[in-house]
Amino acid sequence: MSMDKSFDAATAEARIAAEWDRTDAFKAGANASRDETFTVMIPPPNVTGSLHIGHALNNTLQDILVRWHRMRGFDTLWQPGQDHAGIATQMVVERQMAERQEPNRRDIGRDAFVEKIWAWKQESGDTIINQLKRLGASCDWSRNAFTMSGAPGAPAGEEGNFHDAVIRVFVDLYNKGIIYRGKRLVNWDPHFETAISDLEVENRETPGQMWHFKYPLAGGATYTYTETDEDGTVLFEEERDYIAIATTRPETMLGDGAVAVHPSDKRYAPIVGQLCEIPVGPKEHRRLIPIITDEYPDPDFGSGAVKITGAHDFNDYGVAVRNGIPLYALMDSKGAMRSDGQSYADSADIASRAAGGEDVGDVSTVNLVPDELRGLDRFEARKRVVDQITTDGLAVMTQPSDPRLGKAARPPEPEDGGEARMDDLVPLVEAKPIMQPFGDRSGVVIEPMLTDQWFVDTQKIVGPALDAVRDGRTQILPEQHKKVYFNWLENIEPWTISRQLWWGHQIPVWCDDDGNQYCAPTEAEAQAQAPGKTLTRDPDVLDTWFSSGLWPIGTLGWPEDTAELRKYFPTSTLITGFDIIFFWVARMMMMQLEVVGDVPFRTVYVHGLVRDEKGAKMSKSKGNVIDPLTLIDEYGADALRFTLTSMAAMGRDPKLGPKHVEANRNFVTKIWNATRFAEMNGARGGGARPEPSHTVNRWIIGEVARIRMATDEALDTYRFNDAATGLYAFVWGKVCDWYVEFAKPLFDGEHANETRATMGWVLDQCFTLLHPIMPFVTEELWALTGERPKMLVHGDWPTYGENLIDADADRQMNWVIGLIESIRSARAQMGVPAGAKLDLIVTEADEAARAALTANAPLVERLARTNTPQDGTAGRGTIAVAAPGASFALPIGDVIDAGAETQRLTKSAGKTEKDAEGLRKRLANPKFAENAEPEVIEETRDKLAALDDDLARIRAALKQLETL
RNA sequence: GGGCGGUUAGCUCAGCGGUAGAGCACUACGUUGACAUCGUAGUGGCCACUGGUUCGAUCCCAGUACCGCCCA
Repeated sequence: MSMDKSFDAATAEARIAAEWDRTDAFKAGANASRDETFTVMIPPPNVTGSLHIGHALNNTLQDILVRWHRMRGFDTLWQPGQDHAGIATQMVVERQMAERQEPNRRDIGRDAFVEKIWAWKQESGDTIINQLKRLGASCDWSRNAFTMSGAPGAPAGEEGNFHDAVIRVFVDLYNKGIIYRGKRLVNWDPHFETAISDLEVENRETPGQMWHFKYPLAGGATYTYTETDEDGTVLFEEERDYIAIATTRPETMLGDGAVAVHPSDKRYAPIVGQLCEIPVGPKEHRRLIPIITDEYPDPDFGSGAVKITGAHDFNDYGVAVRNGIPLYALMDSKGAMRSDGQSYADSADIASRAAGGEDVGDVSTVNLVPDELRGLDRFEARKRVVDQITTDGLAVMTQPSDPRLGKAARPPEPEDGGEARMDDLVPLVEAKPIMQPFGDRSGVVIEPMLTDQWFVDTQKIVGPALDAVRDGRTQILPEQHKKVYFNWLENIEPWTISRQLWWGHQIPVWCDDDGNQYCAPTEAEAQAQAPGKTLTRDPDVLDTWFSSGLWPIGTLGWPEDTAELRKYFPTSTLITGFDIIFFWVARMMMMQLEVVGDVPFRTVYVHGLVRDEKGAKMSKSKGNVIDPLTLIDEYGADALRFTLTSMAAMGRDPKLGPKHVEANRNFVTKIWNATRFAEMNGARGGGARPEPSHTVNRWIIGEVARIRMATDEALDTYRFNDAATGLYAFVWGKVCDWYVEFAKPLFDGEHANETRATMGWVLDQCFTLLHPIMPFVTEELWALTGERPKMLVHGDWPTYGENLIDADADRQMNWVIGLIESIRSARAQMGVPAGAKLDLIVTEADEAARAALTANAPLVERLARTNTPQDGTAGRGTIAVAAPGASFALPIGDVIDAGAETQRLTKSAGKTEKDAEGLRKRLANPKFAENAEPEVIEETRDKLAALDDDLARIRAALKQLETL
């Protein structure tokens, strides 16, 4: 049988994947030969998702651990599944409906819309699953889970009980008082018209503007505004009838409830407690608000005075709550200025009474948006407000050349007289970068909004999650991420879990007409709590992360007491990216500990973020996204997997370019061809480990043992890159570069049979050890090279070790390799034609050297291109080569350039001498002898002796050269 | 502002107490029983800077500079 010249990944991968599937190779417990379990929960990708490079890394690492354990006989489960991704999925389906010009979701109603989403899921929801299969992910696909399975309206095939788990936990936490409903300021997405959690907000710096406005003091009052330096020296002083405010959001001025200054700020001390006027709105109803003190304002920022709009800013909200300032809502769910509620006149009246200290109660119907602004978009309202204030002359003015104005600022033109006059002043609108919150899904500016939402009181359940990591019940790797975890959990905020969406687990709470809440798993049970009352269910759904927070137990069948739950929980290792430590890992810790009282996983391994070659984050807008499927098409899944693995150094972000993948595709080709060579020489796999007599064969078996130990050690400690690079160096650098070359002459002699057996066995070991990282090509080679009782996916992972290392063989082969390298180097440097065969004269050799040479002469002859070694002396026209315990001379003909040889040897001597000198100095230092470990001293002495020996040989050769 | 990283060959990265490694790129040679998706031999590094600990520091500690990321 003859093999193709290279591995055809495209056709083989599909065939092999189908075979794994057909034989149920990935089923939970497949190939188990011991009791220990190994469980991995996949971080569920969004049902709308498609495979990106981050998934490729994440799932490759999981697959490596899973395949490794499965081959070692653990009872292994890799649990796959998907997340229902509330906003994302609703968005996809709504967009599709719009494209098809179908009625929108409000037209068709909630039930019909949810039905449509299910239909979409049935049709398109398994995209990423199929892509993961192409990567080679060995999940138990028969168990594929979904965070919405079993929800009302779920079609056939979706009848899992994840929904039961979610509802059960909600009811339980509600009854314990951990879940509550409340009016609070939340992040509101005006595009999707829903609350989102703070983690779903992306704060980005964007070019912005900061306006400076004057809030006139009530009744025309004035004060002396004084700025002083640290010593109290007056720098600036003027009479003012206003207080200056800086804001990036002028439209929210309409809802101001106060102006705040820092208690230590002397500039404004004279007017604290007075009222000032909001410089916008109908003149006949200008509102007055109090000037208060609070720790929040930063005296060094802007004017030091801050307007307080409690219903539209998180910081202001805090100030307002502390100081009893009313929270006036200005916008509707779409981010437009409100047009509901009371008239402006009535509203302004109520607000004025509140400013005067009167308790006005609930202000939710108070609408302080003037008539002409009602219904306008918030950004349009901003323009109008700015125009109005500027027209009224209440903007702070400045010179046109003021650098704070940014690029637009121009110095006065020469024709204007070179000097700005008072009437040339322009409004002070600072051009500056500001941090703005954007919805991570919608991309629109998030609006803080005062709404009724459901919250998890995370303070109440965070303790055990902190303890579990502190006492090591769950280990987080690399360690630095522990700090991130602690930092977040120690400062945890209530978690907003309600979403104003239709796709998701609807909140199991019903209200009667009086507003009493009834929480129960079903409507019937709620009704039983409220006999005779008419109940209405809360329309909101739960945050998707609330359900994915139950992933470990939910996928195993909880709340039922299933066999899987008992066997596979707590899970072994979670592999995930640092970007979801908060979203997911911390919440799973809290929820599992609260619900079932145990940690969800023993170890969390956090990998980096795959970046492009230059280290930049991949993003669509930058156009530097690398599609893993394209790489798989071009180079094969194994090459991609191997590349990602070799770059997965703990705590570092892999930087990936196609060049790297190409290099590892070449590695696939390399091992393919080494196998092809073995095949051509009748070296087949499938046999027992041979016990050969030849040094070469004994040596390579020892090297196999070393790499097996190193690979296990690396995987045990999650050093994936060490496992990959170690195997690469072994397979390419030891097996292909040396062992295969050594074997060539052996195939002609008395050791041919044992060499065939050894080579077959060595390659089997390579396939086995590489299989977790490169499953496809190894499975293919496994099938091609022997009669196998099982596929390699169920192959037995080896356990041999030190006992296979033959120290003598090791020493001899290292000596031979060194000699060959020295000869090759000398030849190349002296310009000997590569094809020329030289005589090899042994001028000196001790016993060990002679033994090594005698046993391996054919190898040296072949690889160094020499004739059989002969004893003799170095004559004219030879180059000298030194090896430990031996000296050689190679005649290269009459044309030898003595000068060149002298130069070569002198250079070599110089380098050796320099190295030796360093070691000698170290050994001569009495403190070294006193303090260094004995082994280190011994090692240093040996090294020095070897160098001195080399040096002596090189010098002897130089001397010889002179005398000739 | 708070926290966490990084700075090693031209490029991308390993190493992390005994004077440096890989892949890619580059130079020269080469179709020698599998592999040109290859082989052989080379070139290339004051391991950011300044102090300290140590017999010994790229590695540990402190500070400086620059570059990232996360959270306000």
